[in-house]
Amino acid sequence: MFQLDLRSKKSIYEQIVDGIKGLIVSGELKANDRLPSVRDLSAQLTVNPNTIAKAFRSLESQGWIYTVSGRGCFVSESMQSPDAEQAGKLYAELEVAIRELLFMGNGEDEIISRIKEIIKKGGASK
Amino acid sequence: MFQLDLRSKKSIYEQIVDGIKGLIVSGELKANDRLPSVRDLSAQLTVNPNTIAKAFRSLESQGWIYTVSGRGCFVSESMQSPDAEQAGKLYAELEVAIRELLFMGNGEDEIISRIKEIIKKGGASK
Amino acid sequence: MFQLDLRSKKSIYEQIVDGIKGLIVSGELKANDRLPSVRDLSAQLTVNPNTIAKAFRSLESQGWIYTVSGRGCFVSESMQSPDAEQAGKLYAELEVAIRELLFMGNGEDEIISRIKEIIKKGGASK
Amino acid sequence: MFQLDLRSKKSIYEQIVDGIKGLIVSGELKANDRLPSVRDLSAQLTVNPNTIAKAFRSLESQGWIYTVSGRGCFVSESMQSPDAEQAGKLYAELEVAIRELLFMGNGEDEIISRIKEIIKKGGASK
DNA sequence: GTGGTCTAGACCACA
DNA sequence: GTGGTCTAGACCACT
Repeated sequence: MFQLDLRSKKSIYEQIVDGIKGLIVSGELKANDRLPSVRDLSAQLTVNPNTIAKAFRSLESQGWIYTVSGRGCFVSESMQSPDAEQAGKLYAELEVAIRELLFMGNGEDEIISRIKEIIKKGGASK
Repeated sequence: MFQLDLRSKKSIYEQIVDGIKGLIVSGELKANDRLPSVRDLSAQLTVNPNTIAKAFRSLESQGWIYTVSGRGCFVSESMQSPDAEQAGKLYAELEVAIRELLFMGNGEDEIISRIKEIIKKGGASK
Repeated sequence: MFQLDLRSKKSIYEQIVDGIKGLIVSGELKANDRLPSVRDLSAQLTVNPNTIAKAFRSLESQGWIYTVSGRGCFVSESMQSPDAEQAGKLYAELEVAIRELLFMGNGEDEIISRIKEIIKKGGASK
Repeated sequence: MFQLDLRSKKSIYEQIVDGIKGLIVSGELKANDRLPSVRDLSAQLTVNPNTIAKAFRSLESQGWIYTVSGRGCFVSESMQSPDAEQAGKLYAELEVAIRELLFMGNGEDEIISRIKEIIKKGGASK
């Protein structure tokens, strides 16, 4: 599924959140697919069930998944609300990273071409 | 200079690190400029001096600034090494953020146009 | 009839309880009307019969319906007892919700006008 | 501060959430007031610190409080965003409660007059 | 079987 | 001192 890096600065539950977002965004998990159960993921990643549950709650509150109690957690159809605030944060992140790349001497053209590649890949995997 | 957000999830010292990186990247601080002293910044931001010192240590270890003991901290000429690894991380960040924006329903064209804006702004302020 | 929301935090049986209360309160189900059988509702809502039965038991214990064994469940003539205690709870709920609306910046006039609308709708559908 | 009811159907952390909302809404806790620390409340209510922390996180994600790490939790100036969705939920709650009151035989006029009282009280405590 | 809640007790980073 | 994270293990309601 995805790997945890126990030495990372990111907390475990955040790695799980980002990992699952990645699976959704890349299309490996599709809308209404069922996520592995808390207990299963817990065993698979050798992480405490509470930690998994925390990650799931975080994903739910951000609108990525929904919970049907007694049945499991499922991938949302798409982000429930376009959420301009969240998009703003992402654009801010982009800005910081791009400026840093520019400062490090990366050419504008190279950056743009790599970004276009990313966008194409993203489109293809849908 | 830059704003601190005490409520942010980012720790204060990280915000200072990123803030100073921002000043350098945007050209407000140029190579070999002297940074404000720990004491001054501490007073200006109303933050504990230890926190400032920690931020400076972090910037130094990442190669953004260098310390001349007894004189202060100065902006490095440029990133000491082209550091392909760091660039790779930044591109990876870009990829994650862009894919997330796409998944949230943002149009490819809008993303690219906003990125071009960012790049233009970065170039102009140098 | 009414909609179930599997994703809701409310449990299914509570949604059914509230849904049926709604039908009674709005006048769609009148005193001594027969409720659909557990089996029918179960099929209609694609929900486990035990869940329906649990909802019916809950409604009966609150005095909204009565059971004639072998014949089915029927809507009570009216709430069996004026039940000042229950009314008190409802007023307390109202108070909490209204104060929260006020705190969120909703105007007093808007709140009152919306409440008057609710009351009118309730009266009209009877 | 407020009382917990261990026999209540509401979970402990929800009671804490609602209790603190109540203190804020009634004006006992004002904007930028500091909440008791997790550990203090934990001792005061004889509840596990994790449970308090969960309540605080919930309040934060709903915009009622903000956290300054290392310093404590503080009351937000007012709801950060008017959040139409949340208001809609509250109006729906109002509707359910009012319809039930009507059905129980409470007069329209009495309901409205009691609601106006509530609103007046709410205004006075600000 | 599922997720949700709660306790007890530990360690960490930040200020 | 603060909140944040994590583990271990328990019980509960719902399906």
